Amino acid sequence: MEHKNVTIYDIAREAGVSPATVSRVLNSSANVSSDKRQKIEQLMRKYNFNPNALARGLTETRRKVIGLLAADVRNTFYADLYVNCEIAAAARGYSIMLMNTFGRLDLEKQALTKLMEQRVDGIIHLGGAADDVETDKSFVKLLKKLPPKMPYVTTGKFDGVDCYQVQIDAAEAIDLLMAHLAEYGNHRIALIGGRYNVVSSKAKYDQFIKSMDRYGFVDEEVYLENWGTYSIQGGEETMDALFEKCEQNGIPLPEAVIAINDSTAAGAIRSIYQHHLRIPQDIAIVSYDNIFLSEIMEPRLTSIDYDFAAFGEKLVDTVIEALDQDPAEKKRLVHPSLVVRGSSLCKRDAAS
Amino acid sequence: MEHKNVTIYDIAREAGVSPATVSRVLNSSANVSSDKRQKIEQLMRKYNFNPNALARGLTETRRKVIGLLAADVRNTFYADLYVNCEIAAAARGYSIMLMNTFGRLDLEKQALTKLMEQRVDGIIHLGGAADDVETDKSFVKLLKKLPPKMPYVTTGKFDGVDCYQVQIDAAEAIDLLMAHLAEYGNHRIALIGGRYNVVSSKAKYDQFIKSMDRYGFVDEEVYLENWGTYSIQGGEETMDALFEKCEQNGIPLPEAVIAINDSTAAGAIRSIYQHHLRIPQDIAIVSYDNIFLSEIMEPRLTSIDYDFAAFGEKLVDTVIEALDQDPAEKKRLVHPSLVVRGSSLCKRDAAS
DNA sequence: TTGAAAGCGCTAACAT
DNA sequence: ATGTTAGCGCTTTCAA
Repeated sequence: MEHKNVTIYDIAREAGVSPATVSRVLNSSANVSSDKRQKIEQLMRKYNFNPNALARGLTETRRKVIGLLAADVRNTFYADLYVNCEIAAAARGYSIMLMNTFGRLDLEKQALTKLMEQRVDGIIHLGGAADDVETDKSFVKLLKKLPPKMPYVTTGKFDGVDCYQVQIDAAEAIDLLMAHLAEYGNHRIALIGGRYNVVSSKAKYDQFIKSMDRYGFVDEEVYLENWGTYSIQGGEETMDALFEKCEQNGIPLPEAVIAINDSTAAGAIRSIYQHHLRIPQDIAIVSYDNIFLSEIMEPRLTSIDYDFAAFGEKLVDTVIEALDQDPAEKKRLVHPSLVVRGSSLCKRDAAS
Repeated sequence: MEHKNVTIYDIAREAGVSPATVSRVLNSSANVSSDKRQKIEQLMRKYNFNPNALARGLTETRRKVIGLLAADVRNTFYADLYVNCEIAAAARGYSIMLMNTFGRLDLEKQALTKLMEQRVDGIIHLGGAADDVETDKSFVKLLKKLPPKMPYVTTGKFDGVDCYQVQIDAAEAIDLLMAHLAEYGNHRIALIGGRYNVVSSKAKYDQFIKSMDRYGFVDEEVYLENWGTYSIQGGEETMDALFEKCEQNGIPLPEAVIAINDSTAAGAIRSIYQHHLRIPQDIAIVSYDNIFLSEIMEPRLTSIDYDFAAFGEKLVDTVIEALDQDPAEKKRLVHPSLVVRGSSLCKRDAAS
């Protein structure tokens, strides 16, 4: 025996009113005499009426749902961002529909198509294709087919597509790190980890080189070109390689290392210890992201923090504002801050 | 100027066929002559036709969407489970609609209501109210209102509600740990961390006590009652308290400690080092969950692993089977395995 | 304040 | 193989 959901027609019939009146009560969209209202509300409770969101979405132009494309929420960076987007969305009466893409282009396209079929109001895209320094052509083609009124917001970029951007201020982050390292007397600084074809990593390297120049620090190429990955394992390997390069070229080791993220820093720490050096006395280390790893390592990590709550709010607000009062600003920046911990706290002699 | 989505009517008109025929090629639900099919497919491409999932969901009985209630995906345990549910669901043609509840009962109710409004086919509930040893009455009341045909699956339990359960085999997990510790000659073993009002933790303590009994190990009460939390911080405090209790009661320290999860173990390790003891030589430590923390700690942690892929599959399969071929088994177990690492590798003398 | 009626976009009998 | 038609459950003019 099939279970049938109660509809506004059922309620209307028993209350002796029209379905329209029930709808009005449901949405508080117009005045309804209080006796009818009460009767209707009582019946809704009695029959445990549960409005069909699909039917509503079919008529309403605004679904109050934002689609979110994220590479993989098992990565704490995306998990944090997702959760804070959800919190921000909920506070504004919206829901988030999340799709994991595992950084695979085919799954990203598929997920994007699904979100369109769901008629979400807007889309936030984190990681994956949004990270590519060279935007994939086929993805752009798909993006161009989006309804013009559906705002698309990303933490990366899409060449040739009209979309909104919310990005971490890479220049400000490097400034924070460099000022801190300079204050402690470091002159030989290396940046390690990350892939050159990822927008945010590229931005860090670019800003780093500019900054080294401005401070007049030692700009050995060995310090400036240490691309790698984003994993602990990768961090260890990249740091090992840096040791090797310094030795081979007879260049002194850096006094400080900036890791592209905390995992890379964790790997680098292993490598440094295996080379029988101390942190921060022999080499200071700082990194980006300030995930909980930075609290766990020995010594604890000095790291760039993002204020994910604000980050999530900006992403969601960009979507909603674009919807309500376009045109919103095309690009917004998230301000980073520096959390100083043990891994960088060692004064260098001026003579060094 | 408003953007209108193209519908099957638009396609039908231009192709000179009826909407039904367009629907047929859309769903491959019936034979359509190949010339019409081709014409229709071509027009769909030309106009970038994107079927409205809401309209489809309104008529179809099966939405192919499973709702997932999870406490917080920033917790790697839930993130892992969620992602693996999504992978399993996708492989079976389903999607997951995720809602975070932050372990708050009000949000859980709200999320549950939303999922019902979305007319999801079934619901998986992780953590939160499902973890309560004493199921919350008001939540049960809400659960009872679910359509009888909507399967409800949980990793915990709900007293007085007809639902499916997929749980880790607590007895098997304890067996694995105890056999391992026994093999290395440990006799004095303590269990630490976790809250007594959480189903899975309670199960671990119960099984632990039974097992201690069976092995004839030293069952000082001090070893058996060390409730705490699930955080690193909490692990440190609980372990500190255990040291204190042993000293006050003149009871020897345990040779091995089982932590309720890896975070608790991480905290306990800090505490042990602060008491100037060695791991595993003075105290061995093992734990549950095998999240990446267990790879990072020094020494690396021996930990119970769950095979999240299989776990996710079981959860999803339970929903789908209940839908397709009820009644499915009401309760399924997930088999844990043991990953042995440095934290427990030290033979005790028989004399100890 | 309330009701009648026309959609929203699609599916699924039922005819042909 | 294809078209006609009646919904699915709700919102929203337009009248009254």
